[in-house]
Amino acid sequence: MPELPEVETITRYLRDGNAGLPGVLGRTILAADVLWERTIAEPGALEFIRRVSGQVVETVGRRAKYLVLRLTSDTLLVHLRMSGDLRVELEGGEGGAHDRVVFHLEGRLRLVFNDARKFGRMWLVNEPESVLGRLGPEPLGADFSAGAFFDLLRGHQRRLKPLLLDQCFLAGLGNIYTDESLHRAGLHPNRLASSLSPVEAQQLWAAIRLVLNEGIRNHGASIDWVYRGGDFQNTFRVYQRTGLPCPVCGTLIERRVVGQRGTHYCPVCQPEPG
DNA sequence: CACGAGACCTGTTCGC
DNA sequence: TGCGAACAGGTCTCGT
Repeated sequence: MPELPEVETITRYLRDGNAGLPGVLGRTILAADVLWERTIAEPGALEFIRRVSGQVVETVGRRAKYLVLRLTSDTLLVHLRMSGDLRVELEGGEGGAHDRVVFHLEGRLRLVFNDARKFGRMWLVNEPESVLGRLGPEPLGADFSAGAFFDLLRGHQRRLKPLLLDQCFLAGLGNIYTDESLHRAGLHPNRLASSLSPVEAQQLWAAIRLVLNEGIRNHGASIDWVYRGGDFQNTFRVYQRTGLPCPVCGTLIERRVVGQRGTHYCPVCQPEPG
C-alpha cells in the first residue's frame, strides 16, 4: 500500500499513535529480531541488531516513500516497496504470518515490519543522504512550484507516465497517484514531458498536489488483501476502473501497459498524442 | 538519454 | 474442482 500518502499515514500513526496504541516517539529499542535477512539492506543483519539495540527514537518523519526514524546515533530508513507495513503492537501477542523484522520497545510494545512479498528494505546509517541523496523534489514541498515543475518537465524527452514514476525526477508518486493525477490534468500517459505547455504543466502540478493531499486526507488507499484502513480507493477516477465509465465524461476507462506498468486512462479526457 | 526485459517475492484472481 | 497464467501500491540492473 505504499505511495506517498500511505507512507505519510503510517508516519503519523507511528509518531502520534493509532487505534488505541501509542506512538514510538521517545521510546527505547530494547532488542530486534530479523526474521528475513534480506530485509536489512545495510549494515549486515547481525550488526544491525547490535547497533539498533539501546537507541531511542528521537523523531519520526518521511522523505518520499521512505520512513525516516532518527535514533540516538543512527538513522533508520524503511522503504515498504509493494507490500510492506509498519505497525505498533502490544508485546506478547501472536506474530503475524509475514513479519520480517520486530523491534522490541520499552513499555511492552513492539514495532513490527510485515511484508508479504519481501521487497521491503531498511537501512541503519549514519548519513541518511547516502540513501536519500538522489531523490527528486517533494511534490508537496513548499519550494516545489508550478514554474519549477515546468522547467523540470521541459528538460526531458520522456513519456509522462514513466517520468512521474521516476523517483529521481519527482519523489513520492506511484502507480495509483500517477494515473489519477494524469486524469485530473487531462493528459495522456504517453505525452512527451517536453511537449507540455506552461498551462498544461501547471494543471499537472495542481493535479498531483490535489490528489496526494486527498490521499493523505483519506489515510491512503486500501486495495486487495493489503489493507490498512484508508478510504482513498473510493474516490479513484481511473485506477483499477477499466471498463467502467469515466466520472467526468462517461467514456469507458481503458487500460494498457506503459513503461511496464498497468496504466488506466480516459481516452476522451486524456487524448493520445498524435 | 530513453526504454524494455528480467529479477526480486508471495498471494489473489481470472480463464479455461 | 483444479491448475496455470496474469496481475499486484516498487525499484534495481542490464542490454540496446
